[in-house]
Amino acid sequence: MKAPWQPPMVEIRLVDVLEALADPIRLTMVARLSSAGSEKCTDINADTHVHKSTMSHHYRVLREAGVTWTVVQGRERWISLRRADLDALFPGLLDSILGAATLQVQAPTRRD
Amino acid sequence: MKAPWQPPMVEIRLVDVLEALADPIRLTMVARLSSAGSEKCTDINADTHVHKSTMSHHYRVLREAGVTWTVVQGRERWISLRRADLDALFPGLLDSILGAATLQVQAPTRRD
DNA sequence: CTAACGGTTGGATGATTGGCCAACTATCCA
DNA sequence: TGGATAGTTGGCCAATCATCCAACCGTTAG
Repeated sequence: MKAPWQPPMVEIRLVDVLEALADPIRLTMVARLSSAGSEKCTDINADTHVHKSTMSHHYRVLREAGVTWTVVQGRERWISLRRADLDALFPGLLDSILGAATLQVQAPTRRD
Repeated sequence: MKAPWQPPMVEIRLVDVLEALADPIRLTMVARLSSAGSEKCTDINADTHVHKSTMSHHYRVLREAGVTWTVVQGRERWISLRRADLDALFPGLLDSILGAATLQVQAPTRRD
């Protein structure tokens, strides 16, 4: 099976990473992955009410930004954080974001 | 003069901060502010080719996300980073982002 | 071989964004 | 009082985004 495109470490851009993380759903996904280590799409999707194609879209955004790494195994996709790459490129970034994310309730995020 | 709206510390949301920083122009502004300490709009705008109303838009995004603090002084607006607030809420976040931002050339950010 | 499974893709839609321009507000100076 | 200065606001536009649905594709199980 053709592996989905994911950027080499050198091509990971800070702005893209930030943009990928600047979404409640994706931030939750990343927080989840950080404790789970690696999960397949169904599991990540399990707790949400979101359509699977929407989730697929979010998988892609994270993957193409260089935040996650996807491995195809049979008919499943295993997704994990690119911790080593991200830590090397942006030391402390992931830790501080994850720390803040778990601290801050994932409540309605928009001001009105 | 009526001060522009800026959120109290308690209302600052991680996702909004990330979203505010997930833009090349705004990221550059924040990097600049971090070394300058405090600047008025004209100075921040000085090096850019961007229309002043566009910059005004970016000032607002940063301000309403809680990233910057704006003080009106006469007919000028002095903008600074809300370092203390952000550091207290999201320890290490600003440092790691600024570190990464200055390291990474502000080159074209989009993959094609 | 065929059906079910896991996930992606394409299309449609409504909301949001970033950009510019012109007009406006508020302040200061002469 | 009448500019000039500093920045915001509203209108508009093109581009992007998140979401859903339906159709699809590759893999495994019966």
